[in-house]
Amino acid sequence: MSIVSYIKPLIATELKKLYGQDVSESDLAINSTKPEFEGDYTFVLFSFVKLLKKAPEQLGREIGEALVKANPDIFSRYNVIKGFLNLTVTDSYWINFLQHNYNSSTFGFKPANGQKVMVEYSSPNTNKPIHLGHLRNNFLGWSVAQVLKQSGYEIIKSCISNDRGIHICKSMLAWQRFGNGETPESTGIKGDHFVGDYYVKFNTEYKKEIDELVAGGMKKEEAEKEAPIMKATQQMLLDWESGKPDVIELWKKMNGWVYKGFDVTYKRIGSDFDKMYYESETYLPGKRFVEEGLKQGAFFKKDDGSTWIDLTEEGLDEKLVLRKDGTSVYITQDLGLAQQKYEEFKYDQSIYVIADEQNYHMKVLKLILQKLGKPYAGGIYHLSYGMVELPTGRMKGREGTVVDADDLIDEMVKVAKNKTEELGKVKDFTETELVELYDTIALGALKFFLLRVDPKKRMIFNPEESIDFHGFTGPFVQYTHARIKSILRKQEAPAAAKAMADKLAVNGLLKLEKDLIVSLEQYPAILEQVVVENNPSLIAIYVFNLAKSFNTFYTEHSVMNAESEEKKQLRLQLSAMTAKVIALGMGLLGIKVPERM
RNA sequence: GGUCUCGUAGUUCAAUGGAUAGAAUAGAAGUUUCCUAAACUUUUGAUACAGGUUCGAUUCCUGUCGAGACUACCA
Repeated sequence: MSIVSYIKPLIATELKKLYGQDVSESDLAINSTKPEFEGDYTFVLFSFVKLLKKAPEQLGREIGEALVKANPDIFSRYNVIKGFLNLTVTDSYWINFLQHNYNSSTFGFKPANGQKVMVEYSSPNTNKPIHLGHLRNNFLGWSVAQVLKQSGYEIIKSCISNDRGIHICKSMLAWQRFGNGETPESTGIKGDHFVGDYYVKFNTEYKKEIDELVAGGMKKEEAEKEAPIMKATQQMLLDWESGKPDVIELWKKMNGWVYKGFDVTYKRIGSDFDKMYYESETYLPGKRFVEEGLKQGAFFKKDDGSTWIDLTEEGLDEKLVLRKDGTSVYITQDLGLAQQKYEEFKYDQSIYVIADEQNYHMKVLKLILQKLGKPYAGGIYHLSYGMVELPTGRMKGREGTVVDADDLIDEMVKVAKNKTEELGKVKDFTETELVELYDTIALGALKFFLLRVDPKKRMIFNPEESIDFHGFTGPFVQYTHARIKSILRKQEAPAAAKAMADKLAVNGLLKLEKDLIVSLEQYPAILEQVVVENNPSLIAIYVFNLAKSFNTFYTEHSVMNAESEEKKQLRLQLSAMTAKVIALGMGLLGIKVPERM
């Protein structure tokens, strides 16, 4: 149990004893004491000043006095400044905490709670390669799932592959017309990039045709509809839906190329899934779902044959769920998929990691399911994240400003390699070890960069900043870990450490030592907050501050040449636990930490 | 037009209604006979604007200005 949740009932007890006041723990504001004041934790008194009709200073003194008296093993002293009661926790408490946890590899883990959570993330389209925006999604989804897993939830990671539709047909048609039988194998181009190139090719040809039609006097909107290549693509979609063998064969072949390419990237960035869904398999159940809802009276048909749901009561419009020709729209397959997921996994919660441009869509999805009285509707949660933008603005495919994931990672690896060679600290590494290290650093930098920002907020990706390995970055934290490991390798006999450290004088903690322990102690509480907010950026911020705290300690105090053997052992424990927590925290972000770098 | 989100140092990000608004980076000045200087120390610099609620507002409310997303029988 964290110290804060330990302190709260103690304060509640004193309030009851002193003033006969019942308070719930959620009404107690406990903060870390600001560094410029003496103390570890601060109880904010203002809300009780009015309630108890006492001056803040007096109130603080009375409560502080009583707390220290009743819990001498927890609190060593207190002070009151204005309406703030600053409490100092005893060194023995902190040392005791360190002794019990420094060697634990499950620090911050929680036992199973019986809840099942589905996390859908990544969700690519099979007409183009993974880009920067997908990376934020992938890192975020994976991390949230991992934190939940360590917090006692049973996790099913899922991915819906958007593998059908007009956009897929575009690259198919372009390849059919301009591909000359080329393949990823024959050209040596990674499958997803290969297909993506034909998607681009389609758009240039399409634009060419539109320009020609406009030059011939046609209006632009009309030209967009009338362009022969677009007509042919629409025909291809119809052929696909009717199962025309050669179209299906082409579709399978090209999607196969894409998946092969995705596999490489997913493996590299560490994305994995327990369950794959394919839109080509979920769009039909979606239609059946709507037909059933129609029978129940939740949906209605308009004269033209299209099917709708009325959400005006909920403050929204009427929403189309089936076209007049009976084909499904975007929301249709999501309805079917939600049902399918629930039937298969009976989840308690279903998290959708999807960009915030789809807030409206997800709101509608949940509303419809609620309106239909689906038992799983309440468990649907849209983890809405902000889009990644470049300093020049939003990424636009048409303008070629999309940052490709594979290219970006390659670039990061190059920078990691150059920097590492420049510093020359790992000259004895084998080629395999070096390749692994460059990958660890490159992906560490990239993941940290994308995860350090609050997911809800849109963020700007500055390529120059992202390759900086100083300051608030993944490599900074990795470096701190490597440094600690270097100390620990010098340790003679770890087994002897505990006995020696036990002998430490109770009040033997120096400020920087204590700062580190206090920081370490907060880790489990941070994780709880991450679960509540679905916000892994808290881990990035935490782990960075922890590393900074260690670096400050490290420059000021020697571990191996400590003033006494006891101090040395204590600092070894402190170092070991810091390395452990850094590794655990970074692990939750999907980032590896090297032994040396 | 309607709905929603966002405006914090030059830049990128923090701050359950709490103390003198934190970091990083960029700028300035320092620290290697000593465990990895991808480090550490010092320093310059910000709440878009105007009201309101409150003991206390970056945070809550209203308005103005600015940015973005959504509002498709596209996905």
